[in-house]
Formats: sequence, structure tokens, C-alpha cells
Amino acid sequence: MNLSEIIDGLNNEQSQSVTLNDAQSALILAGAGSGKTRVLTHRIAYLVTQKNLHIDAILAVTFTNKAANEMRERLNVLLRRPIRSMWVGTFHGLAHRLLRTHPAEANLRPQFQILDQQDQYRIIKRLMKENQMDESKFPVRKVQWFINQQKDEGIRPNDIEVGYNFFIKKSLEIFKLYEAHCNANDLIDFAELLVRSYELLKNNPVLLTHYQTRFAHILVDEFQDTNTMQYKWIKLLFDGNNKVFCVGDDDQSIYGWRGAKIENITKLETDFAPIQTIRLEQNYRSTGNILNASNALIANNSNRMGKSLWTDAGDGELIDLYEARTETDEADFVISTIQKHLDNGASANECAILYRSNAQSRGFEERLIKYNIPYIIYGGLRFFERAEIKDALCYLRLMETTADNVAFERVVNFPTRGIGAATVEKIRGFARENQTNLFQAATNIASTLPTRAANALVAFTQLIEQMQDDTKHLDLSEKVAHLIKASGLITHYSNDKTDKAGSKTANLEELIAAARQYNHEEDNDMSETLGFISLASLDSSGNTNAPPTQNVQLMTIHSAKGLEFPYVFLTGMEEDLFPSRQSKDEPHLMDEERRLCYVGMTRAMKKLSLSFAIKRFLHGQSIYAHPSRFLSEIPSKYLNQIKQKYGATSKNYQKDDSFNQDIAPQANGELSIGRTVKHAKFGFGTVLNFEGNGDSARVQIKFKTAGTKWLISTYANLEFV
DNA sequence: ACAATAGGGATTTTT
DNA sequence: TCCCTATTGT
Repeated sequence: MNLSEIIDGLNNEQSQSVTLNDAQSALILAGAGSGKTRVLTHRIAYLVTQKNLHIDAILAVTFTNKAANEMRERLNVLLRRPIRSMWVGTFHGLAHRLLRTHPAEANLRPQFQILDQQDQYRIIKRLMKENQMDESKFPVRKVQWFINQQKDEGIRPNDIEVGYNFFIKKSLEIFKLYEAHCNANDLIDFAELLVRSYELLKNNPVLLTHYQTRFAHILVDEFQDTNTMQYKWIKLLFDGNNKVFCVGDDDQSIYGWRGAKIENITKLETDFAPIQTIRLEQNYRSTGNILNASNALIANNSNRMGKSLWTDAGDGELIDLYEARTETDEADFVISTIQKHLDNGASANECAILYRSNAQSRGFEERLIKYNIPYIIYGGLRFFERAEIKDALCYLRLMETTADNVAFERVVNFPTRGIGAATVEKIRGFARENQTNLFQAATNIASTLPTRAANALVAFTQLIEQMQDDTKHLDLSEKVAHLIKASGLITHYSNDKTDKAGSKTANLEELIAAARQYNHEEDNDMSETLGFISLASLDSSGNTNAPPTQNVQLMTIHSAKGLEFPYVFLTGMEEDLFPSRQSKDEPHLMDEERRLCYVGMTRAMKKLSLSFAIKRFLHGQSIYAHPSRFLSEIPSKYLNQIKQKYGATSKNYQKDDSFNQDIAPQANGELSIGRTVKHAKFGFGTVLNFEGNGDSARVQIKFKTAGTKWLISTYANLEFV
């Protein structure tokens, strides 16, 4: 492979990045749609083919499995050689690989298991219950959040100063118990993968030197999304002799709430000095209008590293901005516009409906069903997170290692077999006292129990042993197929009346297929089964390169990051919804909302449509909303504002028309939310909300002294102050 | 063991 | 309003 093959079709900056001296570290500030994945993979190809770098000397890190798989595929094509041994993967996947390779040095038994969010939640919940913590005062989610937050920062319980904060004090107690529990049961949660592998290297200078020397080049994707531990992890592997190549875009940092530190990208310049910064500003995705509008929006953020995207693709169409009366009206606009695109020959999967929060999908879904347009909603439970799949996997885990307590707890009485809470509690007690696992405890304790429970328990342990025996010589997928039947799961789910579509049994069938497709890489000590189980935890998507289907795509803006669509509808552009209410008081949160908006807008290739509703039904009540501030940050010359009622598609025109023009803020300028009014009896107050029309029009007012009231406006005789 | 019911909470979720 | 969880009743 020669150089021209690698840099063919790259622009100046891209090719400069790719062919940078191999003794040089680099930060590539890659704007949306500027071809960053291409630069990253071509850089690797350049190092391997032009600088004769061995593929084992490369460490390439991404955030998602999807990105990692994509990179592998592209490298396979580019390098025309197997790259199996190359360390390309997610932070978590690579950390996991380190721990599996050196379990003893990391103080782990080789059979350690990965805890996913759900498993973690269950454990924390049980620990809280056992310690009489009131869940209504201390929500499990919050405690789980607290623990993960600490771990993402590399903070261990002993590092935390107990202050006056009661929540922190109690959470810390649980944190300690949780850590002890995980250590006793060989459990590693997501954050622990990083912390533990970090400590592994930190405490083993020989190992550290080995990997520092081995990885001559460390390449990191989406650097703006790294959290503290991930940053420290990369920094530890960097000894100054090796080089980093980090790609990121500070304008697309949208995971700050999850611990991502946007500052990491600026810290690079000092911590990894000397490092050369290159900006990729030519956009190959969107039209000029979309790009200029996005640039104008993001310019409102402070502390940017600075970057301005351009395109030579031409202005394209203006951005539609639709003012809807209600969320139903908004859905009508979006769906009928999509219908027009379809009529003009577009395919459904070229259209994406994006929103800030999942709850907004419902209205669109209803319309899509009504107009018979195929769609797919992203979000919700992924394949390996589904209850029936987790059930089956827990049987698999128990068969692999009967000492797996998490798996034991989940399936000991599922499908129900007469082993109640009391029995399980006795098993736990015995296991605690005798320092053994639950399965062993169950075998030992059975004879001491009342006959009924004893029989049930013996039946269960024998079932597991029998399944182990029966599947000894079967391959992975046959094993899964066997366990689904033998455990009674398939019978249980086919009798499930709540699952009319039979999707649960279908999913179980799908699991057999997934096991068949799993290709095990024997680059570590894991058995095939253990490898499959780990994969299920680390990549819960269950995607086996699912072919793109002809569906309109509905998803949150967060999940749209990294994707692109010809037609994008960015919906619910209202204050308190987007930007979210929870972000309005904190400038740095507001900046993140704006970046999110920027991400959403820059997903669009040909046509972007923005929309907001004047009145939205949310959390069981109608709310009058103001257009998002982001809309006013987009210069109107890029916008095509549409205000009139869209089309005649709405059959519920009358019903929707509860918005009374007579009392609309636009109509008379008198009554509007936030307006101060005076009432003869209740005195001064502020208008919170209003609805209805004619004689039934009502106004909600928060009075200074009389509290909040709904008043019929025709009787209220309000005086505007 | 399961269905009916009540209560509380309701961004975003790469791993 | 809707959805998830916990509790209660059969």
C-alpha cells in the first residue's frame, strides 16, 4: 500500500493530520461531519504501512462498541490483513482485557464477573434494605449515582471526608458495604473496570513499563467525552516516549452530566506536551444554511476552543421553523412533511425525528401509526438488558460458575418453584456465616429446611447440575437452546399473558442466534461461555450488524450523536424542555444544552426542520411554553418561519383549538405568563398559566398572599398592572 | 403467586 | 398522564 492510497481524497488538514511525523503527538479538533473517523483510521494505516509500525504497538480507544467495530472494519479493509490482535476497543472493553490478562496482579479471581447497571442497582438496593435505609428518603438511584460518580473520579470510600451532609454520610456507608460485597463476590462494575485496571498498572511498574513500551501510539476518539479516570488511564500509559493522537470536538461534549470532563481536551495541551493541534473545519455533511445557523448558535457558548465549520456544498434550503399550537399539531407538521419527502422519493430511514427527552416520542409514534409510516424508536431496553435475556444469561452464568451469586439470586426462584423470600434469606445467612457462595449454601442447608422448601431447593440445585451435565459436550448456542427449555423459561414466557406479541419468546430464540454468531477470540484465558457473557455485559446492544431498514428514526439528540440523516426534525424547541428546566440556572449546564442543540442541528444533511409548540401536554397537564432561546440565537436569515396551521391532516382541528386567540399573548399583549395582575379580592399576583376559550377560559394566578388559584377569566375582572 | 391498587416521580444513559 | 415500584388482598 502506498502513501497516495492513504491520503487520496483527503483535504489538506486531514492529510496533514494523517501524515504527521510519527514522533509527534496530536490533538485533532474535528468539527461535526469533518471526517474524523476517516482521519483516525487513515492515521493508523499510515503508521502501519508507511512507518512500519507493528499493529501490536497501537492502542486505539473509542467510547462505544459501535465505533470500535466500525474502526476495526475499516482497518481490515484499509490494511488488507487480519488485525485480530490489535488493541482496538472501548475504554471499558480494553480495561476488561487488561484485567482478564492479569487477574492475579489485579487482585482478582479469574472468574470475576462484570456487573451492569441493573445488577448494580439490585445489589445496592438490597444493601440499603438490609441496613434499614429508607428508600423514600434515599432513592436507590441517587445512591447508585453517588457511588458511580465517586468511582468515575477514582475516589475510593476511604478517600471521602465525612462532612455534615447526611445523604453523603449514609451513601458512604452503603458505598463501603457495596465495595466489600463486590470484593467478596468477584464483581466488577463498569467504573471499577477502569479504576481497577488503572491501579493494576500503577501498582505494577514492570507491567506498566511493558505496556508503555508496547503501545508506541495511543489513539483516542471523542476525547471531549473522557471522564477523569479515562483521562488518567491514558495519561498513565503515556510515558513521553510514545505518542498520542486524540480526536475530539469540544462543541460536541454532551455527557458532562455523566462525568465527562470537557476540560480534558484543553489539559491535553499541557499534560501531553509537545502536542500539535490541528483543526478540521471543512464539513462534508450539511448545507451552508444548516452549518451557518449551527455556527451562529454555538458562538453563544463561552470557553470554546474555537472552530468554525464551512462547506463548499452551497447554501441549500432554508431551515424550516414551525410554530405549532400543541404537541399534536407539531406531530402533524412533522409527519406530513415526512410524507411529502416520501412522496418525492425519499426513503423513510433518511428521516429522523429528534427530541430532548424520550417522553416526547409518543405523539410522533401515534401519528406515524395513523399514517402507516414505518418507524423505529431508539432508546429503552437494549437486547441484553431485557428481563428474559438476563434470566437466560443468569442460568448460563450459574452453569458456568455455580459460585455466581448475582445469577443465583436472580433465577433461584424464577420461574417460580416454591423457593420464597424466607428460604433465600436463610441461604444468604448460611453463606455469610460459612464464607461460602449461595449455591453451596443451598446444597448444605436443604436438609435443615421444612420438606417443601427443601425439596424445591434440592430440585433447583440438581436442575443446574443436570443442565451442566447435559450440555458438557454441546457448543455455546446449543447450550443456550438447552437451558432455555430445561430451566422452564420458555414455558414460562409462552404462558405470559402480558406478552401478546410473543416478543419475549422471540427474544429468547434470538439469544440462541446471538450465541451462534458470537465468535470467540482466544486471546485470553476466558472460556467461550465466559467471553459471551462478558460481551453481553459490555455491549448490551446485541447488534449483529442489523441491516438498516426502511424506518423513520426516532431518538433523543444524545443518541443521534455521531449519526447523520438527510432530513432532520429537531422538535420540542421550547424553554424548560430544550433547554431543559433543570439546566437553566447553571451556565455550564446551559452551555451543554446548547452544545446538544448544536449536535442535533449538525446531524442534518439536506434539510433541517425545527419546531416548537405553544401549548404542550406534559406530566398530565397543559403547559404554555415559550420558544427556546436557541431559536432566537439563530439568525432569521437562515430560517423559513411557518406559523399557519399545517395542512389539513389534523382531524381534531376543533378539539386541538382550545388555544384561544382572544386571550393569547400575541393577540392582545395583555395576558401572558409572568404578567402581574390585580384581583379585587386576592390582590396582586402573577399569571402562571391560562387555557380554554370564551366563557370557560381560565387563568392560573399565583397570588402574593392568597396562594395559587385557577379563576374563570370572565368573572375574575383582572386588572393588568 | 399473582393481580389489583396506590403512591411517587418524571432529562439525557456511549460502558 | 404515564410508568415503575411497593404493597395489599385473594
